[in-house]
Amino acid sequence: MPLKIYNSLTRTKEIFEPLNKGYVGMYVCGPTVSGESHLGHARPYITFDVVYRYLKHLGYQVRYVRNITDAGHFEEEGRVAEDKISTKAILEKLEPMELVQKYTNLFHWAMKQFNNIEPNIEPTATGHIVEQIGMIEKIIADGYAYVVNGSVYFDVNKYNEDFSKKGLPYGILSGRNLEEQLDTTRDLDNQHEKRNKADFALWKNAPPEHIMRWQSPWGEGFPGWHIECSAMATKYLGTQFDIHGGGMDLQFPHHECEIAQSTVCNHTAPVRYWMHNNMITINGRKMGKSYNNVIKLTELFTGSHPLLEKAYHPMTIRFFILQSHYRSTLDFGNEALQASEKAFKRLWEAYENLQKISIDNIEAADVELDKKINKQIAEFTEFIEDDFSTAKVLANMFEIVPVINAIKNKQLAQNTLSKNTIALMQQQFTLFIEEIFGLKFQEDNNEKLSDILQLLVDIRKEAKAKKDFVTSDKIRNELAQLGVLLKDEKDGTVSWSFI
RNA sequence: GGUCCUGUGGCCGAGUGGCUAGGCAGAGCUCUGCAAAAGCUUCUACACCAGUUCGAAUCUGGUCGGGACCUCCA
Repeated sequence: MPLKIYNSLTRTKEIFEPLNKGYVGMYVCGPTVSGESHLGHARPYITFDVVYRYLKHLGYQVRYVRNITDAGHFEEEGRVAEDKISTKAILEKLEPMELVQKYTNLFHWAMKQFNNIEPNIEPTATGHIVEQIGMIEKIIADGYAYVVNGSVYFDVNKYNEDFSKKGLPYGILSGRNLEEQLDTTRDLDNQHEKRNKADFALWKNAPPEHIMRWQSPWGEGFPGWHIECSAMATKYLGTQFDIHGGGMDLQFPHHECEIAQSTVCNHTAPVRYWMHNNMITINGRKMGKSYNNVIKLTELFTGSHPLLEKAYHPMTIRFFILQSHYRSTLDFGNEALQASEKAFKRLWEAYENLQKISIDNIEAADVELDKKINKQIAEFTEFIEDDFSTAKVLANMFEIVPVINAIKNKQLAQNTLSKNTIALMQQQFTLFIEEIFGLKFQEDNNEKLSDILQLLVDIRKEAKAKKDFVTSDKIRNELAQLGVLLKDEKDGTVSWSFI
């Protein structure tokens, strides 16, 4: 069964074949560290973490590159041409790089909370000014960019004319054509610098008050946003690489510009498979600064936001995201998150129960059920290979959960399933839940706490034996108040979990 | 205005022609000192109208609604 990926470029699901056998190059647009990450940002990084994990599981040697945009882009291109990062830095009375460091650290912390594996290379825009300048020089030399007042602009019209003949028109990714755009692009002041409204900045002349600035052949300035990804992707993944990921909102103009720049520079279209995740919405509206509806990750984890009924654990968010398809919008809501929280807990407990099942029977007592479960397990792979349908894998898992619990609680005969089936379940659940989905249930595994709880459980047991239900209920109820749930198992033992 | 996506039961959300998606919530039952947990059973659905078809949530056309991008954006 080959892996199929929906390619935004062709708008079809394609069988994934890497450029070089056994190796995969993957680039994902990282955060702009001028502020705190919010819930919306969680989506691409979790989505592509699963992609990365799965490719590695398939045995590929993957180089995963995810940039940090620390040079800022324009607030309003052509009008004020201010660097977003330095503007805010003045307000906060911080050095620009201090601000960048602060939010980079916070971002890394959040990624860790989500159990995302770090990329292999995490290049910064400011660390690759030289490469960006080099790329811009090449584009100018080839005649696809021009210099005006210390700024450099990409000549979209010329590019479109020449490369349309080669089947690479400007707009190929986002499915729009240049002529229509020219009519609809908004009027900007400072427009006279550009030959064409659709042209975009490769390098921007820095006004005196601009703090972040670098020397260049065109004077002091700073790079345009789009060029950083092209420069860093080329440097670390080559002139052509396998997968480029990012949010759908980056498709135009960011990714479109990347294609144009890289194609001019490297004489080849840069990316084989473009993958775009959809947005997280709140009341049906995209979460974003401009809509003033963001829930920061720190607020989410602590519950400190008016829209939140409670704090949500990072794993709840991860599970919530995996329960939908990455190309669909996902609507935030307390009810939805609490559903995910409970569902994940239930799945995890069943998973733990599964690992404890130990049986010897070669033959399944219930052949039909045994067969059905084998089919559902086989579908895990089928679904994930179908453009990463994590939601369907989880649905299948939940079909199997009752069977696991029933065997564990002896509501089903111990020999219901065959030894091989149980072994396969144990192996595949571990593979998908932990390795591919990157889920883990974080409990306070404090030994002292466990001993104390065990003591309370023992006291309660003695009280129950004496039919002193007042005492036994007191222990159970008050522990519940403290967030510890006691469960009387069928075999007489008592287990607990943290709510 | 242009390009594109979307409308599924109380909530979230799979699903592209015929098969129970799944989770949470609700109802009933079993187990239990009681409860919880667990298991079993169960209710609520495909925006609207027309068409194609033996058959449509799924395809086509239209109507209405929501959204994204066209400007920084995950």
